[in-house]
Amino acid sequence: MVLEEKIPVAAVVGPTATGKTELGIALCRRLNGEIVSCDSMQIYRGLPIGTAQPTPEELAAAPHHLVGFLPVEEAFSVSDYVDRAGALLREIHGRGRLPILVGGTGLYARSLLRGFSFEEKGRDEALRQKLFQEAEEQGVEPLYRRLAQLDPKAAGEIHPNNVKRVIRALEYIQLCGEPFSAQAERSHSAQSPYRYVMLCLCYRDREALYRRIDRRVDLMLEQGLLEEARAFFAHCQGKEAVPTAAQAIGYKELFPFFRGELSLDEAVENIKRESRRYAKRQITWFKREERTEFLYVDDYPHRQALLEDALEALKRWGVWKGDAACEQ
RNA sequence: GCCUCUGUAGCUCAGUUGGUAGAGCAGGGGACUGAAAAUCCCCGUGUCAUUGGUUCGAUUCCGAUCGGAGGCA
Repeated sequence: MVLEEKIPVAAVVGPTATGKTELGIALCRRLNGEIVSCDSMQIYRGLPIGTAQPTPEELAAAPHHLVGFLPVEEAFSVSDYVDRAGALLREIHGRGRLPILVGGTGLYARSLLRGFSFEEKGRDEALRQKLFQEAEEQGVEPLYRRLAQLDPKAAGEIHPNNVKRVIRALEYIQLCGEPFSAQAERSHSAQSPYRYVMLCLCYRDREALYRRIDRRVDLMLEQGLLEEARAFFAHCQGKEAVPTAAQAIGYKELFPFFRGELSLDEAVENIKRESRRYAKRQITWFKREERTEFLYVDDYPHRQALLEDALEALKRWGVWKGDAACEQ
C-alpha cells in the first residue's frame, strides 16, 4: 500500500484588520486555488458588515467556501467546522487546485490543520442546561470537585473559574464515557493529513494595528453596521435561545444601545476596545502554533512585496512547488 | 482683582497623623479540542506640577511660581 500523500494547504491567519482576505485572494489567483474560510462568525448569513465578510467584489474575484451560508439561529461547532472544511480541502485538492484557508479563528484552524478528531456523540443541550443551572445555584466549586474526581488531569488543566470549560469537560465524560483528557492525548499523537503552513499576518507596531482596527469599525458604521445590527436585534427579540452570532463583536455591544442603556458613542467605543482585545487573543493563539510564519504588514512598502514573501514561505514549507515545477 | 478648592500611573482618583505610594479603567502577557468574535488566568516605579524653606528625612508641613476648577466682584 502506497503512503497516502498529504494534502497541501496554504493558510492565511492572524488578527482582525490585517488584510487576510486580500492576501488570500491574491494567493488564490496566483496559485489557481480556492478559498475556505476559517472564521466562526463569517459563516452566518445576514451579517456581512459586522463580521467583515468578503465583499461581493471579493467573492467574485475568487471561489469562496463557508462564508455566509448558515442561518443565524443554527448551532455550529468546531467539530462541524472540521468536518465541512476537511471535506472541502479534499474536494479542492481533488480538482487539482490548491486549498487556501483564510480566517482568524485559532481554534478552528488548529483543530482542522492538526487533524484533531471528534467523537460522534459530542453535545447534549439538556445536560449543559442542567449543569449550568447547578453552577448558578451552588457556584462552580461542586462541579469542579466532581471533575477533579472523574478526571484529575483535565481538572489540572482547566481553571476552577472557567465555568464553560468545566461544564464541557463534565459533559464530555458523561457522553463519551471516558476522561475528557483522553481525547486530547489521542489528538496529540494524531498525524495531520495536511502539509500546511500558517501565514500569520500581523503588525510589528501594536499601535498601528489598533489604529487600523479603530478605523475599520468606523468604516463598518459608514457601511451600515447599525442597520444590520438593528435588524439582527429585532430578529433575536422574543426568542429564548440566544444565537451564537449574537456574541459577535459589533452586535453584542450595540444591543445595549438599542435597549436604551448606552449612548451610541459608548457602544462604538466598546466595539473598538473589544476588537482590540480580540486581536490580542488571536495573536496569542498563533504565536503558539508550530507551523507558522509571521508576516509583518508594516515591513512591506506595498502589497506586492508581501505577496512575494508569502509565496516564498509557501515554497519553503513545501506547500507550493514554485512555477517551474508546476509546468513540468 | 480677591477668596476657596485642586495638581499623585496613559485616564479617573485613593493615600502616607513626615520614613519616596495603591485601586478601578486603559494597557501588557498567557491558556484554549463540540458556544471560541466565547470563556478564563496572571501582571502596578510613577521626576507624587515646579522651586525655595523647616526637618536626620518632604510626595506629605510652610512660602513662592506655574497649570486647572469654582465662588465673589
